[in-house]
Amino acid sequence: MAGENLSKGYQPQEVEKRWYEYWEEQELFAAEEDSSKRPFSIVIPPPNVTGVLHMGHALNITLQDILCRYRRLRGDNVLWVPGTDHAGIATQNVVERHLSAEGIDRHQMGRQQFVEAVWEWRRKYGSAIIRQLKSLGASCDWSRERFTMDEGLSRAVRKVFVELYGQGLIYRGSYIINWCPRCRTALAEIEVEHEEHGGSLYYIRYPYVNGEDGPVVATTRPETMLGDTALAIHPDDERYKDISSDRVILPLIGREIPVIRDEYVDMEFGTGALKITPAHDPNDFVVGEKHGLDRIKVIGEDGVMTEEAGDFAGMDRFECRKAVVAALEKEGLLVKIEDYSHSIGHCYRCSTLVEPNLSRQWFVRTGPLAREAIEAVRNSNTRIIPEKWSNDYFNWMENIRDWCISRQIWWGHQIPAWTCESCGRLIVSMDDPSACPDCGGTDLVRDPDVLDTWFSSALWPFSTMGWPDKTRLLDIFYPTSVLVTGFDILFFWVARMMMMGIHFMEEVPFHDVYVHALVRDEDGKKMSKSYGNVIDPMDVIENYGTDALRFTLAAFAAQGRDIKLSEKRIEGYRHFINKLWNAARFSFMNITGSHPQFDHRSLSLADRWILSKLHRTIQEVGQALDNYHFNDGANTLYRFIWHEFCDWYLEAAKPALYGKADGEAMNASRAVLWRVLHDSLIMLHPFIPFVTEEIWHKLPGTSGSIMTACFAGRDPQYPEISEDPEAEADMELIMGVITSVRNIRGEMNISPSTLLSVMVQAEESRVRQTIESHREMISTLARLKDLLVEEAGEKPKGSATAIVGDAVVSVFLEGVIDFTQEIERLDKEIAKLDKEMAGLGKKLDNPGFLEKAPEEVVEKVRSQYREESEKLEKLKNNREKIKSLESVQ
RNA sequence: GGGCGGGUAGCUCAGUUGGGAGAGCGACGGCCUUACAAGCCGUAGGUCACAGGUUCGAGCCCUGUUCCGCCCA
Repeated sequence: MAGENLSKGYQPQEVEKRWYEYWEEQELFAAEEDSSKRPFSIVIPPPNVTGVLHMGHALNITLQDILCRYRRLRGDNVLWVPGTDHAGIATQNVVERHLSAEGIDRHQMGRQQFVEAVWEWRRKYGSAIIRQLKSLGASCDWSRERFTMDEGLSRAVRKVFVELYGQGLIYRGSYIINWCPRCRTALAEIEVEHEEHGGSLYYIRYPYVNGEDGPVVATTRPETMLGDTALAIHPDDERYKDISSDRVILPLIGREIPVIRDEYVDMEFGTGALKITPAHDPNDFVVGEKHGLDRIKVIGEDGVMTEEAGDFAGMDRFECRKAVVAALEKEGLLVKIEDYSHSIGHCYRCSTLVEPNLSRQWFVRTGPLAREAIEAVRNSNTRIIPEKWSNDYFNWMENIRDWCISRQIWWGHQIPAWTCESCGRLIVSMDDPSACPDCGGTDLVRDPDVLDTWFSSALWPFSTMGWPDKTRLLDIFYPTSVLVTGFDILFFWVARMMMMGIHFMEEVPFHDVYVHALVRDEDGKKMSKSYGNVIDPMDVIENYGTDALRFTLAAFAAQGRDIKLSEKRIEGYRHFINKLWNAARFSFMNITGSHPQFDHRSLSLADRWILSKLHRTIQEVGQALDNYHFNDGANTLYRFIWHEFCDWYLEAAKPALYGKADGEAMNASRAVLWRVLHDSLIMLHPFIPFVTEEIWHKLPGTSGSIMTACFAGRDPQYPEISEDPEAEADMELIMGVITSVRNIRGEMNISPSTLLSVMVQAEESRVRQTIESHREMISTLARLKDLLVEEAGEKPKGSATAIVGDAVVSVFLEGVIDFTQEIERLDKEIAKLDKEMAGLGKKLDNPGFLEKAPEEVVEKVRSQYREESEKLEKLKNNREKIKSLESVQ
């Protein structure tokens, strides 16, 4: 019984959905809680619940899925935990926008109702990204899907907050923080993106109290001067050595402020005099604290000037800047304006200009946590791959600042802190308190702020496994095996998971962190909606199939290099999927239903050769995946399937398969064909799960899902295979002869339909024998009508020749040969050889090389030189012969 | 300003302890050869950014220059 017939081209759309449903039904993604298998675990970087899938996700998910599927084939107990995070600011923004389209303001509806509306929104749209992950083929254990706002994770968040507070690692304080006037919330340091902007540098004179001209300061934000509480100069600055007063008048406000001396001031910048605004600049804040200066807040939380701004109160911050400049000019205190380019902070969620602002917030004291997190990477408890990212990690961790974790929004984990209105006591507790433990007062007011989303995602590796409960899952799967993520959240997320994991679990959250590249467009630009260069993975999947997308991403996922993606590339790899499909189609036409296993004794050269190559491929792919060299794995498979299996083996096996040899040879080839296809499908499955599952089910002799197979070469029920250097060498000789004939055919413009006569002459009898016993293969693949094998001797007349090792291959071209053309062809070959030999000869003439280079290197060069000079001699002889014939003609 | 990464064929990129410059795509030429024209066969194309150095030998190691990208201040 022959295998099932396949359609001529692969149609992914129909196949993919079917198999994904099948996998889910068969519960093939489920981790086992009771198993003796080696555990392998990954937690997904949770995408935002508001998000839609982009190429970054596609790459991230593909790589994780490759690892998980590979590990299952290797027999591991795999847990891949999926889920989403609540993305506080982003989600609140989305829902707010949605509501305002209906004319509703969140303040009108109130906190409780708004939060309910967000939950409603999540119920409605929150599963979109999950569906998209599934269409990528993600083999997550969906029965364990988590959400950072679900009940269990919320409990984990609360416990962590309460414990850190109890340990003095969380505190509340008034500090300068980054404020987004649009989101109306504080942002952590790393939530601010800096961007270079063209702006102006304003030079403003501050008169002395005695009425004399005072120092001139340079600033890029003149509106903040309204909140100045000092003017600073460097103590060594000669220019200000003999100033007439140490007090100046703040222009426009008229406040008297001191001139202070501090080494913080950069004498080189501007005029060397610096205005100090402790409430609106982080550096000034530090200087102000040191000198005991007032903090006057002139910009409010809505970005509008406060009462402290005097005449400018109520103005928008940008309007105010213009007004201040105009007013200064009017008073003659604006000395000059220069163009000045500097970097300005923007909110990472809405791109609004952030305003450094004085504010009372909650912070995590990161110092002690960071120390342990640094240590864990230093002593390789956690490896960061590629290693270069370790430097960034250390750098950031060593200069870490306290982490502002409070956000002035409604969507998120509300901070479990209450203030007693009677005695002012601050209560932080696991359970909502009903009375003040100090005074017994019951008028307790809860802090309205919520926690930074990253605070909850920092707990992800253990909170998703049931912490704070002691669970089987944590026992088996924590620490996780590897975290796969983009470098853009190395600090946001990875660093914080390290700190929290070590602190609360007393073990690192992951053994390996694999940091992958960014997916860019074909010009290397970051994909962005506003730029319009986004490639939507869902479109790609629809047009080319998931497998094509996945294989492309894997093939380009070289460590440490960004991926430049274009549709053309994906199209190229779709061709590969189709090639595999057709190889399978061909195989099924020739494999019998009984699929016998082969016996090593009855194998042909081509059979032995492809099995040897298969063995190498298995080794290489396994090694590549063990070391996160996804591109190597993908490219090795590509080359093996296309250029070894399809281009050579299938073609070479055709005569045997078509029954042109004996029955034993046919059976052997059928068995080898089955085996190579079988093992290849398993190796390819992690990369391209859908098409491999589809073919697997049509391959005779398989049962169930390919996901339950055993990684190639490891299944004891099939004959063992190994490297076969002899077969590889012999096959190379045969392939060389075939290629040389094809070359002559191509160069001489002889149609493939013309069958040729060829003579091979060789000195070594072994070479003659090898060629003799594979005349069928050579004749078929080189399209010959005659093949003569002889001892070395005179080259036949009227022929074109090529040299393959010891063998001289002559193609009879009586009557057809174009002498000029053949001489040109030989000249080209000779020139190539001359060049190569010149290089080798130079080495051999160099006494230093002969003395100092290792013996085997010298010997290699010598034998090479010998071979090439023999070849050159033969070519030259041929050329002379042709030349003499030509002159006779 | 500080740090990191990169510059290899027309394009995108491999190149694993220093030992004969590779692949894919594209280009060109030839093929409807009974799995695949989403294919088959063949060919061309490179001062490995530049300048020095170490070495018998450098795409690879060192120094400097230059250009591009990213991160941090």
